[in-house]
Amino acid sequence: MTTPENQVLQPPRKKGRPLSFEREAALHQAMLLFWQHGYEATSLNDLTAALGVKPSSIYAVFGNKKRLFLEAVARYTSGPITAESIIANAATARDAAQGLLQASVLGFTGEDTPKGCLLATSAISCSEEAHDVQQELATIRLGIEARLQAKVTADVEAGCMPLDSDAEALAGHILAVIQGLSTLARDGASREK
Amino acid sequence: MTTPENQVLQPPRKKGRPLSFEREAALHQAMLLFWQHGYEATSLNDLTAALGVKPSSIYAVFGNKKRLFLEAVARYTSGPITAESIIANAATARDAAQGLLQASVLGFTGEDTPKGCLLATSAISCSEEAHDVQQELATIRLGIEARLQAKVTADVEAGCMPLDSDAEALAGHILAVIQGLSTLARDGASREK
DNA sequence: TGTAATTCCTAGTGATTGATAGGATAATAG
DNA sequence: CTATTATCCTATCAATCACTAGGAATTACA
Repeated sequence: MTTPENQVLQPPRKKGRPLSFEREAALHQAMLLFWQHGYEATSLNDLTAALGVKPSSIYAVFGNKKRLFLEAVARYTSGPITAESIIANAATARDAAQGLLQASVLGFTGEDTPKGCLLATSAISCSEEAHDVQQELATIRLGIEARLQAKVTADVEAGCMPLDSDAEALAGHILAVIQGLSTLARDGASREK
Repeated sequence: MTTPENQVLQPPRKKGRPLSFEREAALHQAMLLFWQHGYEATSLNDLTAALGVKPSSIYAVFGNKKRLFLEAVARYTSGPITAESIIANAATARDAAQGLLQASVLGFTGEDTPKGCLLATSAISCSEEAHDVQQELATIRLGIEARLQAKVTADVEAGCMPLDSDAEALAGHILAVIQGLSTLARDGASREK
């Protein structure tokens, strides 16, 4: 370490030219773009136009397009209410499922945000080079499904649900419905259901 | 009309050089490609390689990529068993819904065909130039939904279902589940549900 | 003021996209 | 056989893709 030891930790002033844009605000804009158009359909040109940031700066700050997208996904899945918190705070598996569905409907049909689900929107387009991106998205989905599945089995053991409940099938069904809700929202469905 | 009138209608022999490939077979291969990778992710290069047909011939026979895709969709939706036939032949709306779901599961997890649904796979990727393609796919989905919805209302009027059934919500729910099943199948789910 | 560090902007990289131009090839018609 | 018609192949088009090189601009430290 050649840097001086007694350094202020709060604002770690750097030496060179300062960033001309707010990283968080730019990331938020990028998330909205990916949310609306999906991963592959969002070009660097779209990003530079919407963020007001030239390509070279994007690469200096976020690495490349894939990393920017994954950061946007992380921002998307880590809001005030997450799938994990809904499942964790629900009294029963039934409440968890209902909460997930309700939160999905609200999130997919918001007025100030794009329709549908960022994960679902980007999950499908399937060129070979984006295969690893899809696998990361699938991992997120399967993680939520596993959490819900665990909740169901816990309820069954506690006697709150019929013994013959198929936890795997139930959790899969809920996730399938959520996935479908995203497409319906993008088709223009309102908050009817 | 300058052509002679007494012409054989079965093999309408044309004058110039004959087609070097079977149009139907090529269309089938194209459908499989679109089914697997989606509309935008399937490039002309992929098509020429899989079909064994040079680009110029594709354009001469099918017009352009969009028209080829729409023809593939038409082939996909007009098989021996269609959504319309399932709904039409079902005794009740419940049977129709169950039939649709069962046919979807079978169709999405076939061994000899790509996983998931061609319509669902190509429905999401959202670049601006493919917007009209998506709208055509949405129209197909909404058509199936309307047909199922009509079946439900007919059943309600016939007294086969509770009077307070919300036909719109029910039909939408079934379509949402089908849409979600496609994603699950692509994630690798088996025929469990 | 001078130097090092960091970011910004301009311009451009090679690769791939969907789509085409023009001549060679192959069939029928007369 | 010649003329006509239609398809085939080669080579290529302009546009767009994600990405980057090189120098100017702006800051902190000496």
